[in-house]
Amino acid sequence: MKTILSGVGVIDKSMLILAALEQGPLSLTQLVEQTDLNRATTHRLALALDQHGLLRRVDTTRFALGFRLWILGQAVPGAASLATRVQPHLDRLRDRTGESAQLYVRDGNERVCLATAESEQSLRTIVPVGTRLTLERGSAGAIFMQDNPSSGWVASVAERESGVASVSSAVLDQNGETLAVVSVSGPIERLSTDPGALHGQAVADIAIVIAASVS
Amino acid sequence: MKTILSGVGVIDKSMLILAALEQGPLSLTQLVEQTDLNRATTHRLALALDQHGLLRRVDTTRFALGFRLWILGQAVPGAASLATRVQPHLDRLRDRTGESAQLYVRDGNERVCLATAESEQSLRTIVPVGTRLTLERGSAGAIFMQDNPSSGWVASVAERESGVASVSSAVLDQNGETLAVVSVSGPIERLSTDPGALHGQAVADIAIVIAASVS
DNA sequence: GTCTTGCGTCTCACATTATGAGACGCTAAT
DNA sequence: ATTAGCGTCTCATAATGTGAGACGCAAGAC
Repeated sequence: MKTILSGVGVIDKSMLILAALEQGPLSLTQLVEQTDLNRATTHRLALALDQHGLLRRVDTTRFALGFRLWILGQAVPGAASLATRVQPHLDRLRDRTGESAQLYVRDGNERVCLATAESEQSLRTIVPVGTRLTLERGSAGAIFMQDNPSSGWVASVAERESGVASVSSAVLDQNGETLAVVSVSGPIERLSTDPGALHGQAVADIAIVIAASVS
Repeated sequence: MKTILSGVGVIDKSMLILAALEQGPLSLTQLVEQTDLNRATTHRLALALDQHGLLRRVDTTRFALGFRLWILGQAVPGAASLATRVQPHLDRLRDRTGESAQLYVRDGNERVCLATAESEQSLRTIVPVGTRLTLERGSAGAIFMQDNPSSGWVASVAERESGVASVSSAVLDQNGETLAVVSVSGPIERLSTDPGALHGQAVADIAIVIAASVS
């Protein structure tokens, strides 16, 4: 993930620390290595984050993400319920198209899979919940990069991964901004080099239904 | 919630902002009112948190917690799985005692309910998941306040709420520190003024089982 | 139509904080 | 006994974050 410079150095550094710990508990020295921050600074910020519950000490020498993040995460408007309410629609899209379907939200310069319905065919794309992908490739990335999103669709062929094609559509919020992106993906063998012709309308239809159901 | 002073002012202020937004989206002016921070400072920190995904703008004038918190929350070691693994044990404790059972984790100067099994009796205590309670009252709070926790139990009668009694026991991690607290609570009519005699052993037994199952 | 109020946003001089070099104590390895 | 590497802490200083106040905009009052 690219380093974000927000203009508030302490927040930038703190986020580096939290991001480093996403992979699992780390010692102070490992944190320093992964964040490239000064050791005293890392120590001081880690203690402060610990006091706020964003970090906690495990087995006396390592830091891990703290429960406060889980609690704040539960309070994010729509995050958990977005995943829950969207699931039946992704299931329906998977059934209608025969391909794997996913929902992505934007997270800085990446997109993250929030919910998924896997195709039952033996050859299929698998994108686990929590997977983070670039915005720079793939039809879902292209949707997030649009300045003025519409309720059309975008297709891509072999952009993110060779042999894979996908179609995506924006889930717009009430202000016409992209809240999430719904996608269908699978092998080029089935989706062809024109996946939009096959499934674009189905994806766009489901995106509108999802938008309505999460309002 | 008491204001925490960690020694890093920007982190302290940022956490005030995130905590204020836990209740739902707020305008800048509302944020300023609830955090008692300077408006320019609040604005600047809110923009920085937005860039990191911890906040997001909703309907052009309000801030809300951002998806990055949900994602980081999913990465907290054990948080979601703690709730999941603990559930059958809370159900068993509820069945064995006939009273509502809860699991709490510490969050700064409060405790938060992570999982619950409600009694089926018509008179029962209800503590929804996510509920935040003080450490200063109740048997679970007393456990969190202990300096050197053991695998005994603590009972309280009409401390947090009149008419309610409870028994709690610490779930200890491998370092002998309190990872969580398991509790049983209900009306004094059933639990008597000596709830520990009735259910203390059952709660302590389950706490040990839970500790083993989340290692 | 004009004026006022309150909002979000931005600037920048300055006060205050955060930084990080280096010291310290501890433990494990040699 | 010595060395290396860890976590922790201090404090002089540099750099950042603060916040008063200006600005533009929109809505409400008159």
